[in-house]
Amino acid sequence: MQRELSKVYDPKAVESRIYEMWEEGGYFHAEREDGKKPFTIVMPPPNVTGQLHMGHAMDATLQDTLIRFKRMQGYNALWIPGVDHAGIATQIKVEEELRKEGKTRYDLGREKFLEKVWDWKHRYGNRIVEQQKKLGASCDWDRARFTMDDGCSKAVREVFVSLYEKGLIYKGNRIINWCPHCVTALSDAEVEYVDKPGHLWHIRYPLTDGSGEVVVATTRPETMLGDSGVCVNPADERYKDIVGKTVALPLVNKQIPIVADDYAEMEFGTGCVKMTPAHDPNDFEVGKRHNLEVIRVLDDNGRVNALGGKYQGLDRYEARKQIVADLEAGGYLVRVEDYSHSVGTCYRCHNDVEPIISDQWFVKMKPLAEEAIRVVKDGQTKFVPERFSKTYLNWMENVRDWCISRQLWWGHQIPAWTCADCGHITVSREDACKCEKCGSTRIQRDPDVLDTWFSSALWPFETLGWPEKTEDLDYFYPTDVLVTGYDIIFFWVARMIFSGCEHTGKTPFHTVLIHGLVRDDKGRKMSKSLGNGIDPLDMIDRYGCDALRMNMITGNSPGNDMRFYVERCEAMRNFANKLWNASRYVMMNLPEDGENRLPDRDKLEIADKWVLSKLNTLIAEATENLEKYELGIAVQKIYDFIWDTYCDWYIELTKARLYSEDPERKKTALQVLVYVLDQVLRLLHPFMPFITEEIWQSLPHDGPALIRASWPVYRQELAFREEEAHMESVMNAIRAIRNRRAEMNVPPSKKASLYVLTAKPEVFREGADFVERLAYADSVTVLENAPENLDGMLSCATSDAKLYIPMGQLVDAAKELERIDKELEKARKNLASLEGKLSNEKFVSRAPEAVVNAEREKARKAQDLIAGLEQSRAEFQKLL
RNA sequence: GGACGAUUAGCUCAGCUGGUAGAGCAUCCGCUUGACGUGCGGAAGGUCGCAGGUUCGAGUCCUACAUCGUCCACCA
Repeated sequence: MQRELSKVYDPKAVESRIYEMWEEGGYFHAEREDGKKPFTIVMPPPNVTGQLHMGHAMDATLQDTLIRFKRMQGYNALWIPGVDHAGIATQIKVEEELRKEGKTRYDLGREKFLEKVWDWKHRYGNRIVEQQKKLGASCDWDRARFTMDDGCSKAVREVFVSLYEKGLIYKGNRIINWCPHCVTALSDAEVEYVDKPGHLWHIRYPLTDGSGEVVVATTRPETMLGDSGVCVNPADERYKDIVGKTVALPLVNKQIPIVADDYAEMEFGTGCVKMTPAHDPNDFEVGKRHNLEVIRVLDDNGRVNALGGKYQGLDRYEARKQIVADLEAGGYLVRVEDYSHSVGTCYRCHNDVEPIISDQWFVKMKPLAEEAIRVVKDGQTKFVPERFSKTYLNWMENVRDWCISRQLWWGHQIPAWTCADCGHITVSREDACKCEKCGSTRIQRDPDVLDTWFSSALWPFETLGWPEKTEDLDYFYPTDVLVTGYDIIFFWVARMIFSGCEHTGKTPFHTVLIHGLVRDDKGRKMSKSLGNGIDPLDMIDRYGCDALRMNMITGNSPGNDMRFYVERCEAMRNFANKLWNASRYVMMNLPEDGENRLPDRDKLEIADKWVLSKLNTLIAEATENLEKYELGIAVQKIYDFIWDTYCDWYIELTKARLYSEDPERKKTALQVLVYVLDQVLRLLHPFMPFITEEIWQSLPHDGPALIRASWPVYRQELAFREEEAHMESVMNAIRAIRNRRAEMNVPPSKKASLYVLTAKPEVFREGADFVERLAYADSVTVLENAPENLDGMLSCATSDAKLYIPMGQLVDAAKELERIDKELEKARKNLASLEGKLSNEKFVSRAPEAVVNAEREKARKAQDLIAGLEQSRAEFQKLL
């Protein structure tokens, strides 16, 4: 920063240079260091296919702020970055590329296709990393990981095999969620339920003995092709006699039994339910109890299969239309009513998922959930805000087995080999070449891959070397804080916790800091389809990274959504500029051999003590807020201190000395200016890393970079309570005068004399220069007695001073009197309420002493103010 | 059906362990005050969703309700 620097801060000229400096200095890198406490954060790995969005910006800003804070506090701070292979998302992306060449993945075959994906990964996988750097992220890039690198693959293999050996992974035919568009199974968490308008079709199923019929209702008539029964409630009098009989399934020409099961609710519809065990989880359960046939009628693409007779090959919705038409033609359709119900959709492609029976791999969750519940209940892992632990526990306590196999090619292939001879499945840490049971070499590896979240669940420890017993793992694990949005608590946080507990014996982090969604200015979710997304990089380009980061943190509290206002970026850009110019002011006056050292105590003047004392309070409070993850509150206080306390007051208070000819006083002021600026840059650095580093580099400083400088600490010897109060008295007087002058429309250029009547004459004599400069006085006289003649005087009062300004014709005594009366009324009301409180015996006896004393002090000040006003009133009265 | 969140100045939101309300933006008035007009000084604007309760004292704690929103479960 040069003295002749521009009046406007230009982030573009600073950010990339500073970031390079940090990288070259190795300041992001952390190594084990005995005796130094580690502080570790693992970054939620963005998808390789990802484009930086506001969610990432929020995530990264919070984490970077925390890690920079801890680094400055002296922790060995490690922030591990990485990228997720994102199974479905990435595969879809590459398949789309292929489609442009008119090819599918099947044209290439598995091996060639995977080569292509790796290619793609190598080409674009770094884009998101480069974008994160633009956010100022101080991650240890040397430790960057990919969920499909060798280490992670090894970890995944180990986890799969060990869970299998413990009986916690099994393969079986269950009803799972199937996405016919992505052509894969999904876990429960990957299904989003959406209320959609539909119909309830009432269909007549005739009894085969000709004695009548039952009417069933369904929202998915096409599934009737797979019906293998009708269910009624055993207590239902209406159907007592037909239980055990059979009905003729229309269109299919087949007899199916009527069974009695509690599952059928008598009140709903006709009380008869058609049973499709292959396409409905409840029906599947009922079917198991009553030995109903399981007939799967949809293929992997959601088309009717060979068991669907004449409907074979029709898409599920096409088949629905056709079947309804045929039922109607055959006289089977009783009626159709509008019916809105929730439909499961795929969280990736948003097409309807089908519940389908399928042979898949599952993780048995109940035993794993136990410990994951305990660590949260015991407080070993805490959610911030606390309420999310309830969300978590509720999910964990009701969790169902996790379907982990995906019918994709891109991902960790399941390490299981099926023997063609004996059917045994060999699950192995090493690639198997023969059946472990019969020794046959005719084995084939399971073609499926694992759910992407299966590998991200291991992220906190696989990135530190697990399953090896590395020193890094020993030192940096368990990690400290995990930062993420509430939308992935189930997908990721929950799974990391039970995985950590199971495989490392430790919960992976002690705190989960949850943030909300960044919405658009109308409160809508930002999305590609709405086109309402705001590009973080665009904001950085226009307002600077620091401004964007501040936008993410100010006025926002953990766990709550926030609306993104470009105006807020602008405001924060202005703040950056303010700080820039304040620094320019300090710099312009800096002697060449300047150093950052506080002057001797006896040289400090009242304003210096005031600002140092205020700074001390700020340090204590902001640190405490940060420790409690109250980032928004902390930054607000720092912001206010810089703008209000430092710029608007302290800098103004130093001007007289800075422009004076007294080198001693000038030096003292400058030293304090530099000291406070340095401290405040440190406090602000975690939030606005670029501008603070840039300025700090130009100030006299110790050490190579602010990023590695120490966090300010409270210094008892710099707490000046008395001087602080005295300075505030003078400031209150200045404010009161400014206020009066503004009311009277007196321009600053019109200076006036000022007379002060006060019980603290020495304070106002010391502060006379300030009053002159900041309250536009050409002279300040501290009076012994009230002025005799108030003709043409403006007056105003604070709790410890009465102020008189001769303003000649501008002043109308009658109006002055009127104004004093108004103020008196206000002051008396205030006093009355205070006295009411103080005369309440219960208040005095029960409220804490400090509170009572504070009220007494307020009352005393109110009395002083009233006395002053009354006196003025009497004096003005004389003029009339 | 269950859980949770929100309801505070015109707008968007802060407000930690209870002590008579704050910011940013917007509005109004004034200002070429030697760092900054991306600025300075000043003003106006709120019975903190509604009704009870606890307490000396409630935006803050408890109960019920209303409106909006989110998540989970169920849905023939």
